[in-house]
Amino acid sequence: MTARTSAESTRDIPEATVARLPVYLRALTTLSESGTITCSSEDLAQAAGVNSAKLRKDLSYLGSYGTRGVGYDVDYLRYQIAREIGVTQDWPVVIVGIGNLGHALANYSGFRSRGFRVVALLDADPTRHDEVVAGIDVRPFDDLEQIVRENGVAIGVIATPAIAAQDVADRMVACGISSILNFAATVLSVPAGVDVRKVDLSIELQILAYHEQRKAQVEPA
Amino acid sequence: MTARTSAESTRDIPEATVARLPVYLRALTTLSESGTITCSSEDLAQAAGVNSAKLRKDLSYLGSYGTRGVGYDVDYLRYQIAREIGVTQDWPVVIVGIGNLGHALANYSGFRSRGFRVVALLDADPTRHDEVVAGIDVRPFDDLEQIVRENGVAIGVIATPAIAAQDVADRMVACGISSILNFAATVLSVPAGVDVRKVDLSIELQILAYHEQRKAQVEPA
DNA sequence: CTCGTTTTGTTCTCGCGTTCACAAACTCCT
DNA sequence: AGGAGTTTGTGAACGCGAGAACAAAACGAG
Ligand SMILES: NC(=O)c1ccc[n+]([C@@H]2O[C@H](COP(=O)([O-])OP(=O)(O)OC[C@H]3O[C@@H](n4cnc5c(N)ncnc54)[C@H](O)[C@@H]3O)[C@@H](O)[C@H]2O)c1
Ligand SMILES: NC(=O)c1ccc[n+]([C@@H]2O[C@H](COP(=O)([O-])OP(=O)(O)OC[C@H]3O[C@@H](n4cnc5c(N)ncnc54)[C@H](O)[C@@H]3O)[C@@H](O)[C@H]2O)c1
Repeated sequence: MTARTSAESTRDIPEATVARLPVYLRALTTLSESGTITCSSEDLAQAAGVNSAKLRKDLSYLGSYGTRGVGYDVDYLRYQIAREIGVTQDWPVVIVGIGNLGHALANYSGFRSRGFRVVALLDADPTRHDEVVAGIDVRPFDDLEQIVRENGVAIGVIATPAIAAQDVADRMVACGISSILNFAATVLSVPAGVDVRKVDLSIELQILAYHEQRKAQVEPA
Repeated sequence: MTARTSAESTRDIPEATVARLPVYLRALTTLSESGTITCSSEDLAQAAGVNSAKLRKDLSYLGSYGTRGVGYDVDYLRYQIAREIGVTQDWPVVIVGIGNLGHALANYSGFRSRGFRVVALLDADPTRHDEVVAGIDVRPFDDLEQIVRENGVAIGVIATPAIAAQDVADRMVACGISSILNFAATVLSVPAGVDVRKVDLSIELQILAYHEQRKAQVEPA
């Protein structure tokens, strides 16, 4: 994808590791809340559901934050991972499409507690503009540019029907949004430099169905 | 061709390919609805957002369903992929935890159109048991076993708070459910033979934040 | 101070997934 | 029928990630 040609001091962390860091962060938060001061790689690996060798290797990309013979200081490591991911300050986020799913997302408390702040809810349907969801009032989609500008929004969430998703994405990119989380069941095309991640319930279920079908084929023999 | 010898009828498809088959299926459905009869691997790859070589290799694990010099018959290939995934018939599904997210999932029309049928909505909170969501009435969580038995349910969806998720998973497994889609932000531990997939909004956002942070570091130089 | 114990950080190897490149196979036109 | 053009299916090269294994480092006991 985006080739980072610059001879930068910033070490590049493997994508597979980046995807696991949030899991470690969550496990460390749970440990911290239960009063744990230090933990071994074995403990943390179990809490995160991964192999301990893999955990240590992942952490080694960040630096040497453990103590041999002792383990990791839970709060210290938690801060280091949060800093590496970039969630020590809140990221402003807009959600577009306040239907069934958009309502659930707006009401989701995990946003705020994990480094994100919903600054606006947008919908194209004028009949929704009266509504207030989770203390935030739903505004016209055309307010997007102004909101993005005023709040320095870099991350957008799309929860519209699939047919509208590409248009919404185009508008977001035009406003300067460079990271998109897409819940619509469609492939988005965006210019280089814009990251898109998708969440697709149907795909997950179909993967489960595939494996379920295989189990059923072998079992009754 | 590969005659289905009963001993080794099931070729094993790489996990990475399995994860992409639903994307191809969706792209083929879109093509079919737009009246397209045949398509090349290039066309389909573009619609699915992947490399055409990868697409052809993925399809080659299923068999030889294309015609050289011509391409693929859209409806024929669509049926073959659906059959391989196992979504030519509907899978019964139960959803546990009918809060914000559970409501959205119950109202999601993509379930039925993609090979799944919600047979029950379950919640532990008695005040929810009066409710009817998307034509299905919310029932007590303790009805789980009966519902699973009567409907032959193999797939369960967890949309409860994280603290309850492991208990719900244990109960599901005890009833005979062997595939779980987990929306709660926690690591589930299940016996071998049970598949778990997770959908975690916070993780996706944090991955975006990581890359966003890196962009911001390079840009202003 | 030295030795044994614990646990990290890293090296090495292996397997999987991605991509390239091309022969094989099919259609169409003359 | 034969040749030109098109597109599939796959062998081979390559790079990345997973996991095992171990040396290096810290700590405590005596
Ligand atoms: N509901 C779920 O559980 C679920 C699960 C997985 C995926 N999805 C996907 O998420 C998306 C939303 O699902 P939903 O159930 O909330 O649908 P919905 O129809 O309830 O809500 C869609 C909302 O988007 C708004 N909208 C339409 N076009 C718009 C535009 N151009 N700009 C701004 N807003 C616009 C509509 O006014 C509506 O409020 C769909 O693509 C769906 O496939 C939903
Ligand atoms: N809302 C979102 O957009 C969103 C996004 C990502 C993840 N999640 C996660 O999904 C889960 C549900 O989120 P929500 O916003 O719908 O929460 P919610 O509190 O609105 O709903 C949870 C429901 O689960 C029920 N419940 C609790 N314990 C139960 C048990 N033991 N058995 C059966 N039912 C039980 C509750 O009665 C409630 O109705 C949470 O774990 C949350 O972190 C939600």
